[in-house]
Amino acid sequence: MATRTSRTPRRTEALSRERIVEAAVALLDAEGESGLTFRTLTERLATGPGAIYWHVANKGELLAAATDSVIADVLAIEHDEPSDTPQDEIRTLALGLFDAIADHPWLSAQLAVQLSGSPWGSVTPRIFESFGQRVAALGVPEATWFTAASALMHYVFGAAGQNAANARALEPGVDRAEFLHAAATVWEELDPGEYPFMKSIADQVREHDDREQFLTGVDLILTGITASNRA
Amino acid sequence: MATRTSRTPRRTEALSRERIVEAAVALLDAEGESGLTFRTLTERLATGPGAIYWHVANKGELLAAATDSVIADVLAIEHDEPSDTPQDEIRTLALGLFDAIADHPWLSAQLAVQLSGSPWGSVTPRIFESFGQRVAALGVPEATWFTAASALMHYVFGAAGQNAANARALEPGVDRAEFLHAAATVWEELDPGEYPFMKSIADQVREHDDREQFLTGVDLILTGITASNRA
DNA sequence: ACCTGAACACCGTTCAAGT
DNA sequence: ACCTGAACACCGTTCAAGT
Repeated sequence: MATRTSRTPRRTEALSRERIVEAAVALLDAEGESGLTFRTLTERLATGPGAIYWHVANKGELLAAATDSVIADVLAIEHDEPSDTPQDEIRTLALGLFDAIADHPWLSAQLAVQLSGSPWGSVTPRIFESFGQRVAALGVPEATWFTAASALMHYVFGAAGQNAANARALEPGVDRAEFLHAAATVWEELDPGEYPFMKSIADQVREHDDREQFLTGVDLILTGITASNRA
Repeated sequence: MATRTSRTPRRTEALSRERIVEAAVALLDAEGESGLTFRTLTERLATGPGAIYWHVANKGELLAAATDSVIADVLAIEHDEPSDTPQDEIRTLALGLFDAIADHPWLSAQLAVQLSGSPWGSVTPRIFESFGQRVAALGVPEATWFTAASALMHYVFGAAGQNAANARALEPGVDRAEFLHAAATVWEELDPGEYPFMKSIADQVREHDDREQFLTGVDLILTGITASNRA
C-alpha cells in the first residue's frame, strides 16, 4: 500500500486538452448531456474551472472536440476488403455511424449543432466527404452527387438520432422488447379513424430490429439513387 | 391618448396556458432557443415565475406545447385537390414541414427531443401517421410501409434541421448567396487529396436552391420506395 | 383558483493571484 | 506557461404568502 492516504487524490498526469476531452466523453457516456458540467469535470480531473479554460475556450468547443474524437474513430474503419462494392462501403459507414450514436446518444444532438457553423464544423465535412466519394463510385451522373450524398447523410442522422432518443427514453431496468411491446400496444389502442396507419403497423413495430430496419432504409435510398439516375 | 401612463403596463387579459405558449413561440422566433427564459417570459407577460408554473409544469412541457402549436398548423393544410397523387401529397407535406422549420429554426432541435418520450410525444405520431397514410396509398406491400414512412420522416427532419442550422449560422446582414459562395470557396480550397468530393461539388453548392434540392431528395426516396417494391 | 416575488441550488465564465 | 479558487451574472424551480 502507498503511504499517502490523501482523500482528494492529487492529479498525477499534467492536464492537457486531450485528457480533458477524454474525461468529457466519459462523463457524457455515463451521465448523458446534462451530466457534463464544469463542476463535475473539475471534480473528476481534480482541478479548478480556470485550468480547463486554459486548454479549452468554452463549453461549445469542448463538446465539439468530444464529438470529433468519437467520430474520428468511426471514419477510420478500414474499407479495404477488395470485393467491397460502393454500396457495401456505404452500408458499413452508415451502420458505423448508427452504432456510434447508439453507444453515445449525446452525439445525436451534437452532430445537429455541428452542422451549423460557417460554413461547417470539422466533423460533418469529413462524414459528407466519405459518403460523397462512395456515391460518386456508384456511377451516377455528377449532377446528382450533391443531392444523393445529402439524402444519405440526412437519413443516417435522422434515423440514428431517433434511435438514440428511444434508447434514452428507455428507463433503466425496462428492456427493449418490453418497451416496444408497450409502444405498439398504445398504438393499437389509438382511434382508428385518426390513426389507421399506426394501428396497421403496430405488429411490425413490435418485432422489428433497429439495425436491420435502418439498413433496409439505406438500401431504399441507394435504390432511389441508382434507379432515378442511370448514368 | 389614454389617461393612464403606467410604465409597467398591467396585464389586461388573464393569464392562460394558451397565452403563455403564444408568448413562448414569439420569443423563440425572435431570439432563438436561448431567448426563451422564465425571466424574459415573465417580463413579456408582466407576471412572476410562479404564475407560469401554475399553468405549465416545467420548461420542457412549455417547449413541447410550443412545438405542438406550430406543427398543428402545418398538418392542418388541406390536401383536397382532387387530382393530387399520393406523391404530390407527400411532397406538399414534406415541404410544409421544411418551410415551418425554416421559419422557426428552434423547431428542429425540439422535434428531435420530441421523438423520445415513452413511447413518443404527441406531435411526431401525427407526422408519422400523415406520411404513413400516403405511403400506404402508393400501393407498395404493407410489409414495407413502416420502413418507407420512417425513411421519409427521417430524411425530412434531417434535411430541414440542417437547413435551419445553416439559416441560424447566417449572420444577420450577410445574405444567403454570399454565404454559399464563401462556403463553396472554402471547399474549393480544401486539400484535393483528402476532399476530392467536396471540391467537385463546390459549384453545385454555390448555385443550388434549398427547397428545390430538398424536393429532389424527397423524389429520390419516393423512387426508392416504389422501385424496390412493385406491389 | 390563481397569482406574487423572494429565495434556492446550480450553471458557464472570468480574473486577480499564485507557482 | 500553467493552474488556483473565489466571485459574478444568470438559469429553472419552489413555496409561503396573498387575493
